[in-house]
Amino acid sequence: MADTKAPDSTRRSERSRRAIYDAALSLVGETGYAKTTIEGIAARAGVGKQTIYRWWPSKAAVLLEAFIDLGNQAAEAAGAGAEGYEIPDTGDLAADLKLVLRATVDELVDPKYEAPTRALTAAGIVDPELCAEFVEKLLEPQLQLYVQRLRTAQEAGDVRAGIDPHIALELLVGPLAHRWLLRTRPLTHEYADAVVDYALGGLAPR
Amino acid sequence: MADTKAPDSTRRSERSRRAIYDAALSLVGETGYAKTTIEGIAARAGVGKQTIYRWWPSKAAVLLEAFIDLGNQAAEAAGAGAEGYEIPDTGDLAADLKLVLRATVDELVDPKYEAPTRALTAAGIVDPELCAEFVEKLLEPQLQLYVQRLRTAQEAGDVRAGIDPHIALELLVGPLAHRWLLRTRPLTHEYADAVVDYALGGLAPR
Amino acid sequence: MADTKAPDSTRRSERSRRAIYDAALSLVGETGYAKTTIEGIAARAGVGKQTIYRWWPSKAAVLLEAFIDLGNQAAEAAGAGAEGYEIPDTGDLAADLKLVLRATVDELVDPKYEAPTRALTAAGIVDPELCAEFVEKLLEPQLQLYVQRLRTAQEAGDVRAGIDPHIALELLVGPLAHRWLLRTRPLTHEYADAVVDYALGGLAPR
Amino acid sequence: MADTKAPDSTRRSERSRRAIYDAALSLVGETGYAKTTIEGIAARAGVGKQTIYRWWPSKAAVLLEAFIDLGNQAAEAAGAGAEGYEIPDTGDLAADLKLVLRATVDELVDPKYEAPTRALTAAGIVDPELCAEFVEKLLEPQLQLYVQRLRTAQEAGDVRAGIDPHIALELLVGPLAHRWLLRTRPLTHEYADAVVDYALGGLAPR
DNA sequence: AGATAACCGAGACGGTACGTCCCGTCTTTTT
DNA sequence: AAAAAGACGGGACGTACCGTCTCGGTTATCT
Repeated sequence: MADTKAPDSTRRSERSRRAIYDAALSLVGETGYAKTTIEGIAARAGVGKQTIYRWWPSKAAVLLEAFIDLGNQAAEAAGAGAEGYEIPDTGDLAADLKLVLRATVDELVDPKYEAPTRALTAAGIVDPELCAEFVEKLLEPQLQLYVQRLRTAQEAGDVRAGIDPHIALELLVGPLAHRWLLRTRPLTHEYADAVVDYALGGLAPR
Repeated sequence: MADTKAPDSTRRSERSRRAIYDAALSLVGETGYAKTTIEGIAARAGVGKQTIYRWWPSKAAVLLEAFIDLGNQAAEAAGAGAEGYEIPDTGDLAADLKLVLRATVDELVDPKYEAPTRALTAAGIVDPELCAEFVEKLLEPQLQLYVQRLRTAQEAGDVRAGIDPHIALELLVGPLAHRWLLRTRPLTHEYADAVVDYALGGLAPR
Repeated sequence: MADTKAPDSTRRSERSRRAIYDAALSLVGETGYAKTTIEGIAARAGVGKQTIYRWWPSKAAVLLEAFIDLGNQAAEAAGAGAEGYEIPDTGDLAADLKLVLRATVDELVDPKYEAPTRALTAAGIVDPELCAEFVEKLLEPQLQLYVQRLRTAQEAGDVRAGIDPHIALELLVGPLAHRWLLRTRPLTHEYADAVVDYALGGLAPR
Repeated sequence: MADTKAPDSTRRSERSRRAIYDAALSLVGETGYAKTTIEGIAARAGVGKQTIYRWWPSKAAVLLEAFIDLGNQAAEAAGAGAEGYEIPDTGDLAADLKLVLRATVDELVDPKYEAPTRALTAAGIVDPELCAEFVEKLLEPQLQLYVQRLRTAQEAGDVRAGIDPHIALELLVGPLAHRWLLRTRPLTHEYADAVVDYALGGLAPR
């Protein structure tokens, strides 16, 4: 009973939903987020505007769902269908982290993902509600993988016992995000490697 | 020769400029960046729309300048008028960094600065041109302070010789930015302290 | 064979029909014809939209039928149940006509009838098809009463032999309609009397 | 201080106004009043919607003004520039009135005028405010001509002294309007003649 | 001192998109 | 098979701003 009139989701048109996802993603890719309009999405999807307004509260919400859907599809295609995914554990923590961070760099730089990711992040920075959903649905699951790998590393003695994995992970991910978001310097594999080395080894001399 | 008609900046109305800064900042504070319009700024500032379009290319540019001006005013008021500012050097690197990062946390959490900073950051994430100006005018000068302090620390033997200060600084600033932007967890003094300790000492056991 | 799918009228829900009539009339009375929508009628009647579209071609048609029904109900209630109604014949033609025209004035001025009558008339002026039905079902029967009374008057020598009753009647009814529709001047009993006197006696001196 | 924001009419674009008149009239002629939309008028006139909403309160008001303008233009073109126009006075009242009523019939039947006139009349029937303007600007000036001619006739002894010209005129105009609006029977010159004869001579035998 | 620019306030203009309301059709479930 | 319910593609509504443009009215130099 949140809204005065909640639409009946059992009658929802799957066809339209998919068309809207596709239209939203392609338009953001082609013309950028700011120039993407709900009217434009509706037109390209061959859908009435109301069908969008009925199911989503904002342009950002549409894009977020479209993006989540994109991720799920990719996961289904790539993975063996298993939802879960893991950071590899070869015993060499530094190597494992570098592998993952390099992959993250690749994804952030991939033009297919860059525009919508930036758009969503920017929207989330300004809109706490959207941000919460973004973090919960997309970011947190990713970060949990780090938490698990770091815990394993603690048990193996590769990470100090007192370290809080949630903070540790931000030492790895934060710098990458910072560079990518603010474009201060180029985002490369070398940078990813350096971040891992610095974070594990510390800045102070031993 | 860039524009067909470059306005004569010597004739510019200082009065209007200030009024526009004030209007822009107060509107963003009250209603948020997205709902702030150029027409609204002009109306509140008691200024014709053209006066804004004559001197700024976009809403974001207005806000950026207004924000820079805000910073300058604060600096003039607080500082002894000296433009330059420095990270203290007590000899205790960790303590010095914690002091600065705690101050950063305070600023990011201060409601007076939060809304416009978020607005500008979000705009910059999506608009490379604006981002460049934002980084150059506001961010880079701040980051240079870290570079200098870290260089001093290297000379003093408190930081390993091979460390690149530009990467090192991101190990300190990146995590804070990450938390603040994405609101993953609370941004506190304790967190700032932990980041400094982890970054200096490293995650791996010694 | 008119429509591709003619609904089976024997199965029609009497309950719904009445509810639609009531809803239509009350909505037109409350908010005016233009702001009355089929969706609104359906909602107030507690009826599916399709139930209206199944049985009526347009909003105007619904209202026309509702109005006819209203008239029938009134007739049944007032009259002895006889559908037929007559202009009285006391032998004094002028008096008889004044009686009827005064009653017409009263009806046109009655707020209960005014709004829907205006709405229907306006719709008919612009839509010939609806107009034809309006005239056939509502107006013509009324006008026939004048034709009959005027014929009787001709036989009695109260109206010249050569006069066409259909034109004569318009000399009586036309002026009233003109005033009512265009609100040029107040519509009163005195006016009705004057119209009868002028029409019977002529404008020219004798 | 009727409206909160009255636009500055001295800055109004004459060009746009004319284009809107033309577009409105042509669209009503082509597709009918109901299917004519403000958006359509704006598009055909090459004008922003707001330019229409700024100066007119409704579609009907636009059309009314366009129609008045049309009349003025026709008057300027036909007449010697004199705004005033008169019912001829040949001494034969019946002949003079027949001439005018026949011309009225011709105009009402002319497809160029029929659609917009019907549309405006229908709108006025339902909207008292618009009706008042319609009557004041278009109808009343016409009716005044009858008043004047009838007064002259009274002085000449062709009309009884006690007759109220305002009612007399409705005996002439009302029947025509009734037939035209409700399409009860064909509207012809013969009908116009009959109305004049009946009205002047009266229905009762002499 | 008068001419002549330019900026300035104001806001009308041609547009685009907004978010809402209804249209008339279609589909699902219930009676 | 009709009816209640309501999602759907579509289209117009009336509003809010966009960025451009013209209009007097101040300034503020440059003859």
